[in-house]
Amino acid sequence: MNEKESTKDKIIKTASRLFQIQGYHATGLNQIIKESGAPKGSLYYHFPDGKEQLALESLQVTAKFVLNQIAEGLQKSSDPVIAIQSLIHDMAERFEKEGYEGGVPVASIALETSLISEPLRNACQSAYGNFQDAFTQKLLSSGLEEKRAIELGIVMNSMLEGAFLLSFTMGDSQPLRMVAKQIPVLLK
Amino acid sequence: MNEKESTKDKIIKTASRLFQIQGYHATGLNQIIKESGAPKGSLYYHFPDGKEQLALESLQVTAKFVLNQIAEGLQKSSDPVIAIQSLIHDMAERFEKEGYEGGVPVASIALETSLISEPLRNACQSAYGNFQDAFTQKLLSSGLEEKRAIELGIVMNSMLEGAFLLSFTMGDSQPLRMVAKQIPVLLK
DNA sequence: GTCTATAGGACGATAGAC
DNA sequence: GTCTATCGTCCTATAGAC
Repeated sequence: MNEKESTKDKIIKTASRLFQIQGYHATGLNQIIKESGAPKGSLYYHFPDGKEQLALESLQVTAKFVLNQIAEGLQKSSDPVIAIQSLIHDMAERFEKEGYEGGVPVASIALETSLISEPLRNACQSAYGNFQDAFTQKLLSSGLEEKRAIELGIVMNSMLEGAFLLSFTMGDSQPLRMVAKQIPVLLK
Repeated sequence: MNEKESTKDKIIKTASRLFQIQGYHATGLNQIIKESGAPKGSLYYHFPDGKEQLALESLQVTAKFVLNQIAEGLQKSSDPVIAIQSLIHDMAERFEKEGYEGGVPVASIALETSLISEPLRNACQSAYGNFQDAFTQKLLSSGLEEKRAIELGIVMNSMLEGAFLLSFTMGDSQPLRMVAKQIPVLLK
């Protein structure tokens, strides 16, 4: 049906990448326009509310991508310990390959915009809530009691985000690797 | 000896606070000058390398403060489980009281500057390394084997940072509380 | 050491022709 | 839908009087 959305999609794709790597304030609309090859006039046609709206839609695309990655990784084994470990190892591997090119999804936007934009804050909260739910669902399906599954979903999410942040900053996938190693202890 | 550093100290104190709450790019030198009450001319007198140098020294102050908080918290009990739990609970409590006013120490600067400034990246790495070491030392002193103490130091640091980031974004101290709750499982 | 004024550039956003 | 020109604002940084 919508085959002609390529311009808007191109802008969002470029914006998603730049926002994640550079952050919200360091990424200018001019840079997005330049790198996406789209005309500046069309930016405000597709995103009449400007930078905030563009960041919002870009963040939603990023969050959907990450959620999908988590969900797919968790499907690889019925055993939640193995599934979560393999998910984190996959991320560590991708980090080792891509280096800094992925930034830290959601976190960079969350820290910069949570206090200045309600729509963006809500989108970040929703993204993290979805990540957390994916872990909780996996734990529930393996027979864990509900209260404990929710608690551990929160903890898994915290560990993953923290390890990602530290791996990024230290330039070393060790935090991700070490966190993965503790999953059996935590879930046993 | 140095009783006349009050102007420079005032600038650093204000800058530390603003950088942590708003981030690097969203915080202007004009705002720092205005809120600190210091004259703009003196900013470039005390920090000839400009914003980067100011952010560097501010980050070091913040990192020292956080490290001190961690070290003090860990001293409260010889049992590392109790000590780490009480440390995280203290942070959760402070978060519940202060709300967003503390930002997420180090992380906000780390995400925004690690890719654009080597001195700032190094300072962030050093800060995280020190946090991690504090945990590792505590675990070593309680008789844990060295390799495992180092691994768990990395994991503790990741969990704490991740939980802090999530608590900040979600506006809820639950991630910190839940992470604290898992410490006995992880260290037993 | 302090203060003011200002340079010089980037930014987000808009207007209006096409 | 696209494109260009431009406005007003903010930024970092500097120059030079005091």
